[in-house]
Amino acid sequence: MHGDFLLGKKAAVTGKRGLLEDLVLNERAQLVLNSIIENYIQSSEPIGSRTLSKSIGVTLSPATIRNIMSDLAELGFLIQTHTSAGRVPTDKAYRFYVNSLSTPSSVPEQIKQKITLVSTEQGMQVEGILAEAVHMLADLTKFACVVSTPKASVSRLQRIELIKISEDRILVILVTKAGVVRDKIIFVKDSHSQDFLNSVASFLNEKFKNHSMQEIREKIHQYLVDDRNRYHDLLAQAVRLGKKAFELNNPGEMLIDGQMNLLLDSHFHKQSSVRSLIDAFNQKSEIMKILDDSMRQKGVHIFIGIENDFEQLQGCSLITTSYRNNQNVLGSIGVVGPTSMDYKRIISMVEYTAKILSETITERSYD
Amino acid sequence: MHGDFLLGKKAAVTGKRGLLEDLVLNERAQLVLNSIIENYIQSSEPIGSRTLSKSIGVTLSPATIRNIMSDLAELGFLIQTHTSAGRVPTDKAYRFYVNSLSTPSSVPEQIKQKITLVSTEQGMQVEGILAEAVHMLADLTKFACVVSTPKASVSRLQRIELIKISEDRILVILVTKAGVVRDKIIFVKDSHSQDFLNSVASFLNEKFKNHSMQEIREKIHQYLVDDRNRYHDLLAQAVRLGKKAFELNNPGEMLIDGQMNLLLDSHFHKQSSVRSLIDAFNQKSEIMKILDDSMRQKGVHIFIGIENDFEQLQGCSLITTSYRNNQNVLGSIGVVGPTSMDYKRIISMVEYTAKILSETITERSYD
DNA sequence: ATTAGCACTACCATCTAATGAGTGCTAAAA
DNA sequence: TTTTAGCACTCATTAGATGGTAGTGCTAAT
Repeated sequence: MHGDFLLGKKAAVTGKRGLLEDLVLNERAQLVLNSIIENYIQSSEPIGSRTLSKSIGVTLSPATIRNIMSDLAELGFLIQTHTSAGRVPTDKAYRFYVNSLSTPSSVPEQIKQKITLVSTEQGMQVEGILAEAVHMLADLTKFACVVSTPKASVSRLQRIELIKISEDRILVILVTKAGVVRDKIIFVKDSHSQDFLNSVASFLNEKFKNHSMQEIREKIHQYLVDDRNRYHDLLAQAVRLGKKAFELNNPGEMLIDGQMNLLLDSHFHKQSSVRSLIDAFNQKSEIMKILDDSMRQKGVHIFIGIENDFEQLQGCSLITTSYRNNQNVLGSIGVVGPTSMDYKRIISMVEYTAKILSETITERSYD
Repeated sequence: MHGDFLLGKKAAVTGKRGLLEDLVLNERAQLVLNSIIENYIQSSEPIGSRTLSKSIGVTLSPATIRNIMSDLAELGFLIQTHTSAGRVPTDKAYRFYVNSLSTPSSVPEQIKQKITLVSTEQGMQVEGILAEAVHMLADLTKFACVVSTPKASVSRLQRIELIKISEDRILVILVTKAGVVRDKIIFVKDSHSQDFLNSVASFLNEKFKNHSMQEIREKIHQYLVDDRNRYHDLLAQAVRLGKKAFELNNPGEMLIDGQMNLLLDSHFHKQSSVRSLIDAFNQKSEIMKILDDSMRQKGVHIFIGIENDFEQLQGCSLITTSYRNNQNVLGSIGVVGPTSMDYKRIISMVEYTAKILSETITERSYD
């Protein structure tokens, strides 16, 4: 095979071809590939050998470059939109490119100054801070951005309040250590006085403060399976109410901003049907899944085109990372853009925004 | 002037031409105009005399219709995009058309079944219900939809809670009768014990329950200007905290859904720059103003193109109406679409959705 | 191993001509 | 007087045709 010449020693020796991680291109091939990618990211026009020969640092004739490009194409890094067009990087190429980005480029001071959250001054809650962060990121990157709100289940209880609304309805307010306030109405069969609810609340507070919602739910379950007759009436009632109160199946919200940016983006308009993207955003759940996954592991996560499990997202790339407070990872924030996005720039922005967001939320947290 | 022939008796006699409300077209002219409008709403293609001659009920030759169209154009109801193109209704024409819609067409049973809010079953709060309503409306109309959240100032206090977060921060939770829960952090100089905060809260609850936020603010102001020395320490503190707590300048949020629908809409893509629309949505404040205004008066409000004060909205039409609970008008819900929207259909949908929304929220309210 | 040269390909912008839907005007018909 | 038929005209849209351009692959020379 022709392309074999491009393989660097490591690959040539071990013969581990095909496994992208282990694939090593020789220096010049890599230079050409990176050059094509960076050019394409800039112009979003197919890159030809002539153009490249000029813009590239080293002096290489178009013909030489053509040979290299031909081989790169054979290896699946480049494709042509039509016979006599320049070449365009494939998802595989972007993956290679991204993997080769060693030093995460730092955010320019100028941009850094723009990445600040003012909501904190206004006594806003976590939800508001997230909204501001995602808005800012969308504004900066000119792509669509998403952020997942803190999961109730992992965060720890700061306080619970029970407020009587009517004979059969109680308003439950949960405040978590992360500073999230959640509320929900629960229905009860027997009417309770507000005083009674107050004692129940203070019982629950005393018992469960600083425990995670998950733990609390388990403990309550324990109480219930244990012989319930052992508890006197108030306790039994409290546990029963608590069960309902903590059932708060906070579905895990997601905030989206800047969807419109995608529609205006030139890279995008050319290729994939924007239609499917819109569906993806409306469906939320799939994007949520990705954000959730990205909470589990540290660092920046990059999903390029075809790498996305979710079909409608296979025309674009996602860059996500998690944000946290002192104690816990709370959620993820990310950017959705064309596969031909400026990865360096966007990665650093996502990273930096998440950092600022984490700091802001930590300040807010009730620890 | 040629067009005079079209004027009906009323206008001819009173001579009140130009005032749109008083302008009456003769029967045939009106038929033609309505026909053009309805055709255009369907096809979003300029309508020619020949086409119309076929589609219209009455037998009128293209030539006759041409004459009528020519006069309607002279009166400002129609314009041509270019010399040899068919005619397109102006904003003035839509206004005339909308005004002539006497019986609000009822929503088809089939659609009615789709307009239901399920969020109520999940113990969701007002915010969630609104989000669902606006999402549903956007889905149904295929346009962008907006809804304003209840203003804190008009709604009445159900309960206030003060929760100590740290030495200098207190979490304030306000529950209004309408079922809205708002929270905010306030900063204090001196540390207070939670017990103390509890007494303050119960004082405030006792004193101000069922009063509107506006009233409460005024009363607190009164307390403060009255010689404060007359109050013992707890009271003074309570009032001072209360002042901060009720300062909650709930900016009046607005939820948007279905912006993307506009970009996909064929009517839209042709004409105005979508760009300005996006700006309009990002700026929120102007649309908020319109929604606020529409709360003040009953019924459905229709703003057609140029009638909008806000320039960036002059390429489209807004249809809004208010929603309420038992006691108060709470906010507005509306649709933003092209001026060539199907007014009959959309109006009825907005109306019906608002009705369902009002019913749902009334159920939820704490009265 | 690299490069120059050449034939070839396909897109793209421009031009032309033909088509067709539409108008306005005028004169005839109702 | 109102309506209609007929005709000349306008202009957008479409289909071909054309030259230019940016690109390729291949081969032979360096």
